[in-house]
Amino acid sequence: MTTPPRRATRQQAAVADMLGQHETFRSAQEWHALLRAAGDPVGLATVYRTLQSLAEAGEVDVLRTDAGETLYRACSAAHHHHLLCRECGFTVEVDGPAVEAWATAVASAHGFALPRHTVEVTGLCPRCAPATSPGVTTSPE
Amino acid sequence: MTTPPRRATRQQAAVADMLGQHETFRSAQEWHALLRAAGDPVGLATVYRTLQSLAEAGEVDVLRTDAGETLYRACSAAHHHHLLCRECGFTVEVDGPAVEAWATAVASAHGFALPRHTVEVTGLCPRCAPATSPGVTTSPE
DNA sequence: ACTCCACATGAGAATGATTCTCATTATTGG
DNA sequence: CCAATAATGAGAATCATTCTCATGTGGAGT
Ligand SMILES: [Zn+2]
Ligand SMILES: [Zn+2]
Ligand SMILES: [Zn+2]
Ligand SMILES: [Zn+2]
Repeated sequence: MTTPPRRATRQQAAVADMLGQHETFRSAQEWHALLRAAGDPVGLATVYRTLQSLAEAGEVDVLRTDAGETLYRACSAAHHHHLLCRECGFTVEVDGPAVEAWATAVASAHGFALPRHTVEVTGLCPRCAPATSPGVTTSPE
Repeated sequence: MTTPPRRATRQQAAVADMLGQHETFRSAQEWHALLRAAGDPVGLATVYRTLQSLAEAGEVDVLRTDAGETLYRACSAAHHHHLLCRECGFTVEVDGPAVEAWATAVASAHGFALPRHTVEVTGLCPRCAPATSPGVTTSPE
């Protein structure tokens, strides 16, 4: 139970700041590139380490793309799920009381203990969605 | 469109057979090991290739562990979700009409197009769950 | 303000799952 | 059976992430 001490460093602040300025999910490498571009460079290993501790502290949410990349985003502390744009990473936090109840019910109905769940919804956000003009697909999947 | 021709091979049959004999999610490497152990060896690259085509054909379901491994399992064709044991990989297929509706509603409420969703529930199956004796935690998290 | 030193950093090596390469083998139509 | 060509598999290559360890630094104590 000994929460290891943590020191305040310029690098950790830079990562936290950058996270706070975007509402999109980004990979560690992308955050690293953003920091470098912003003239506030942080070593890649440190970006990974910082994102991980923030994740453990519940200050960022983590998800994995189909391609296997891990994405991070500053999120509110309360339990919630995401509606994520597959094109640009723009994300909206959503809650789903019905889903929570369903997950718990399903688990206990089958005798599973310590249930946990993953729920993500993806799509194309209004900015990235193809124009509603019929037949004209701007960006085929 | 031109569906590329596909030849029947001993290796592909072996993989399909092995998949049919288990109701658990396993990684490509684990399926490979099982095949080798069963005296029906298949090259690792071929196991990967076969699992991928089966996945594209909708005959196996795919999911990624927190550790980043990709797991495969023979599944029914209809859309469904999983209740998965974190300990042994035992899996039950479940459906959730309420969840389907919720996902669609959430997406359109925010103007997201082409919605898609991921829903997985994990826990400890009856065989792997610690005895119900109060206070005695056999396997702390 | 100065020292000390445990923790933090970062460049580069290591890891490990997955994919790619390409020489060899095997399926299938004729 | 033969030829055409898809499939296989051993090993190399890829690539995100993690590890190593020499060096830097926050901050408590003085
Ligand atoms: Zn978008
Ligand atoms: Zn939830
Ligand atoms: Zn189990
Ligand atoms: Zn569904």
